[in-house]
Amino acid sequence: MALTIRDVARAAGVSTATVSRALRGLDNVDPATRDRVVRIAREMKFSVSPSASRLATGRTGSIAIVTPFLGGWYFTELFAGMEAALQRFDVDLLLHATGMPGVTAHPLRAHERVRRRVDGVLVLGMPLEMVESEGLFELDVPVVLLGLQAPGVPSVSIDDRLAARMAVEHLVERGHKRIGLISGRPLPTMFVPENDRLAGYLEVLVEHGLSVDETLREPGDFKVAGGEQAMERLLSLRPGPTAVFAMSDEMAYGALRAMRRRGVEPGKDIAIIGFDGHDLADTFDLSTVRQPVRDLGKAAGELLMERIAAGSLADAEVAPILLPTQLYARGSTGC
Amino acid sequence: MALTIRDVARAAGVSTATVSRALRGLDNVDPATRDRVVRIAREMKFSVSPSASRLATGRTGSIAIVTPFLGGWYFTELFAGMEAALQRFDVDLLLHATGMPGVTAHPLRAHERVRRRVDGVLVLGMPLEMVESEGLFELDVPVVLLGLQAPGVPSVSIDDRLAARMAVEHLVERGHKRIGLISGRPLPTMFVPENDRLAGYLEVLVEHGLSVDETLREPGDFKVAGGEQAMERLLSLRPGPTAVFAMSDEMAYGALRAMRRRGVEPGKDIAIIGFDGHDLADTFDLSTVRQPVRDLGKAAGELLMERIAAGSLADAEVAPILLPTQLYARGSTGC
DNA sequence: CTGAAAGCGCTTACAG
DNA sequence: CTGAAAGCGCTTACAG
Repeated sequence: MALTIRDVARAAGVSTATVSRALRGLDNVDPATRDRVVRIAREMKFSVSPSASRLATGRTGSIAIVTPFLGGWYFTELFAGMEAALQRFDVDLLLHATGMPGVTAHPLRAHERVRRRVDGVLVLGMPLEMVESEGLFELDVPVVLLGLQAPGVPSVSIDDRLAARMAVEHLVERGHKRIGLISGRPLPTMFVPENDRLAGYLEVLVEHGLSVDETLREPGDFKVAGGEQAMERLLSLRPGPTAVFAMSDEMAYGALRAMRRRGVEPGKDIAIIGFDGHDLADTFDLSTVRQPVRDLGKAAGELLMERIAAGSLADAEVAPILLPTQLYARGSTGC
Repeated sequence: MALTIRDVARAAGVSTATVSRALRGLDNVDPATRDRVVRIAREMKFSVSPSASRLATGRTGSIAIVTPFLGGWYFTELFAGMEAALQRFDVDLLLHATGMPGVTAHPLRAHERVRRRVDGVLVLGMPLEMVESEGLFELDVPVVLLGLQAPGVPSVSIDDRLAARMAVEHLVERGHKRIGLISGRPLPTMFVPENDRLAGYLEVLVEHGLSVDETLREPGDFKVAGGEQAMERLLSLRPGPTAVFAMSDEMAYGALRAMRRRGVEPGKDIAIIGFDGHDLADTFDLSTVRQPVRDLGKAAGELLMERIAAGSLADAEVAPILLPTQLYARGSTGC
């Protein structure tokens, strides 16, 4: 049915070995021959069989993204960045959603799903325990962590502790002393970034001699509705917070809504700052700490391809890559 | 390095043919033999080489999603639905973003990228012209369209014309006579769904004897900021609209914001209805027409697998699959 | 610079 | 129910 390299070889009057070399642009081919073969192949609309070439070389030409959460703004941005990085490598990008342990886990472990199918794995937003339980380290291919660091594993992330500090320090500078927190899951959690953000929050409070009050911390599940409910609980406290740090912009949107409904004016009655640099933050005049999500994706994609190219060499030096975050002060903190 | 089927055959004292059959659960194997082979393979942690098996069978075990837009709520929902549908088929899911023609097109046509790598293609939100220019119909594999219909091509979508009618009829029922429109791109566009929604909008106006006023139509680029600007232009009209239909919820959020800033109360001074059934619509008390995006993804995934299984048979009957939409009346239209 | 030939690891008629 | 053997379509030492 489909043409093979033999058809091209016959048409060009050369061996299949020469066609193979010519088509891949290897340099041990006479330029004239190469050009002719390439031209003929194109005329015949020949294209190589990936399966055959993969079997012959032992490389899959694919990488996988493995992640518990598929959707949302964060994933989308990340993905766009990865696409940009991967474009020039001509690798297939496999997507595998694991689901959350205990919630909607995938029937197969990621290990089973990607084994022998990929040359490397990008692990997104997964706690280390999960990376292990999904068997990702048992794969004999490079793994790059995205969104958190772990000793000895290549990773691309932000410094969550530092980023949280930026947010809370901003609130302290605006004169606040009772600063509430809307987290994702209830703390502490298996997710490192959230714990790190909590650590940053606590550090700043302590450094400024502010009292640490556990009742001022509410989980919001990283959703708008969750943020709204969390803020409602905070608003009903006596005394309540005068400022709130939400661990995501989307939760902050919910919080803004809860405030408005109670007639509490953001940035005036109560200050609120989000986290992410989500598209709508500007629209809602929400202060936030921006993380360069797209760049994270790009850097992770590049790092993974680098590790794949390096093979088993250079396994020693794996300095984590940390990308900078940035404070955006807006109306919601009175700016 | 990695184990082959020969290793398993040797260990089990059978031929590679029997191992191959046993591992795939074919029925022409003695149950006792099968169980033993399977057990031994598991003990050895053997797993089949996809490349070899693909080369031998001629099937790739992969499908591609090809789409101009990667991100956002719509894509995410769709993807979740597709994952659900595809889970039981054990196919690899390749992602290919084409970029928009004339904006950020991909250097390679989708045709080049997925050729010989997939057994089928899911085309998401692409105008037919683009499907053609990307060479997707030249692929010798089944193609399923997601988000629009085309004669003779299997597809899964909503009835955009009808859905738009729901929105506009709701506004008419609430007594509105000057109804504005916030579209995505300037109309008419190469994107069928938008044109269909425009058609539905116009139909309702005409049926109710309302005047059709082109100045009441503004593009908003399917973004919050675009919706905001579009609404600002509409608000400065004299006489302006008393109600507005936005072709996406996200544009409607922007519109809400423009209204609030001008002191125009949604649902009271001016009614507004969105489109999508986005997560936040409820939070913002936005009326909308919900489309079942996740179900669209699921249905499309299933349809594609069905077409692949059918092979070149049954090419005749390709009834488009249409999923229902639903009106949600909320405060933004005075409900 | 080029080709003949072996090999990558499976699957599948075919024969028994 | 089982096996020997050919074949899937490439790539890659090896020899020249």
